[in-house]
Amino acid sequence: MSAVADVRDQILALLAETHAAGEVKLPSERALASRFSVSRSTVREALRGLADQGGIVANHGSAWVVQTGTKQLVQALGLQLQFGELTHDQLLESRLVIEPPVASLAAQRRSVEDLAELQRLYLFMSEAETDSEFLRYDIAFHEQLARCTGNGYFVLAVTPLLVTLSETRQESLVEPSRRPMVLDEHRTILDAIHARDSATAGSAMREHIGSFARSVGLAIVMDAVAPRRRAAGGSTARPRKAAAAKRQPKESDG
Amino acid sequence: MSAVADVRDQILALLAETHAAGEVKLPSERALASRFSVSRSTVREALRGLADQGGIVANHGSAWVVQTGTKQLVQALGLQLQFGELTHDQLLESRLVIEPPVASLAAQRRSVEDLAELQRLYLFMSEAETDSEFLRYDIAFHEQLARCTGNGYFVLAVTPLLVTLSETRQESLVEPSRRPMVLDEHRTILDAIHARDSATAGSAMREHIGSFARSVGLAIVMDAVAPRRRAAGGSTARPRKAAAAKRQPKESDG
DNA sequence: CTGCGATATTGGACGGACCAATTTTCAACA
DNA sequence: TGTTGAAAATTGGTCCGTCCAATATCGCAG
Repeated sequence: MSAVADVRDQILALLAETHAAGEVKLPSERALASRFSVSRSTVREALRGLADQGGIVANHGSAWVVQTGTKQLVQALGLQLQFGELTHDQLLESRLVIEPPVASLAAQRRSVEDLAELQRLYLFMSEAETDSEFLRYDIAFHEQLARCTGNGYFVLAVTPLLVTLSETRQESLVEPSRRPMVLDEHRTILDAIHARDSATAGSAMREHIGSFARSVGLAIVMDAVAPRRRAAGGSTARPRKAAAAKRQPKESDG
Repeated sequence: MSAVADVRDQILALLAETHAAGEVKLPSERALASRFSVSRSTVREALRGLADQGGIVANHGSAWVVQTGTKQLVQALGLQLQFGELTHDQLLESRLVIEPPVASLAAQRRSVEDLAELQRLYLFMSEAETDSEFLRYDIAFHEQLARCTGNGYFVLAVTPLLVTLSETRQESLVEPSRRPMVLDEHRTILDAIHARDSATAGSAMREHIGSFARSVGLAIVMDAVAPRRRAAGGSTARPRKAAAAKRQPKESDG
């Protein structure tokens, strides 16, 4: 194993101990280098790696401290999105799978503070002057919705999708009629969240994403991703209309 | 902004261009250092950061190349789980949201090769001698299922969940009765995929995850994440029984 | 005891050096 | 002419020492 990877694991192990003991500060880079018998450069690279994985953060003049955050993780996902072979259709399909149930959960679990933040973002959105400002609050709204679930993974899973799709979304907002429509759809979702109506929240989100898909001309098979309860009996196939999107051969995974 | 973060972004931008042009190799560290007017150390830290975010990989003697993969992403998520705010319950809940629709899509879109791979993994699983071997093929089965959708993002979103939960799963497999049960559940899913029965595939996956949740004693509100179709009309509230899971106050995000 | 300045510590960045793995070059050879 | 294989150039991996800037700590004056 390479030295930096080795040091990375050792730091990780050290971190596991100290963090369990309530300590969040790491020894200095020089101390770590001495302890692991490597150069400070190597230690720094290992720390940088950990930092960009979202586990620790540097404080100039002070020490590295444990501070988990989703930003780097979202960035990492964004990297995959950028260099992977994902199309906008696929990203949108992913949203269609994840966001409706997220909206449902949000309706059930949102705190009053969550709701207030959601309303605040809706207000800002309605008062936005520029398209980019509108878009920013739009993304923030969806992100906050994920936060309402109390499950950080949904924020993690949804945010990169929103951000990566944002260019496309900006184009979609060029249509003058689109903006009030988006606002109206968000209003419907917001009301459902307010009423803790999880079913309506889910279906409203579904329609919202579908509406967006149509406006940007993406071909999403809406029905494909919303399985009804199993039809009683039917043990054999029910092929539907053979949507079967295009498939690339086989991608290997590093 | 710090120099390394700055360089990181510039490399990212450079990567966006070259990668779009079909190039996967980066200029040498020395060339990058010269181009950006920084030291090689700085470039290396930036590269290390990108590498640990999963976008590029180093080849000793050759150049850094773009190579997307889920490994680092899994590692990063593990960090969040270890030090951060993600619990096993939340990860499992995330699986409950994502995997059933993924199974449904897989049933619709799987190619014959996909199916063959799925069957192969099932076979290996049934013949596994050790628990860890069984577990490995179990994870591979779920991962392949995501691959069947043809949407890479599902692989991205599901794999870290599977791997991170794997320790817990290994514990769950200690129960002697659990293994044939898992095998049986996978069989049901596999049959549905084979028959292109998307509805059954989804519900079978749902039950599979629920079964797992029970076996490890995780409290998942199964009903919470499966919104039915909206009851016609109802514009006002339908509060349900106010599930409202526990929420922590407000987490700040680094 | 308090406030503030000097000092020590820490992360940030630099540049050079050497090694090891790989690629490229090119001359000797068939 | 085409091939092979050794030498040279290139590239990442690691180490060292140096300087700077931000922060923390200490100690003295009030």
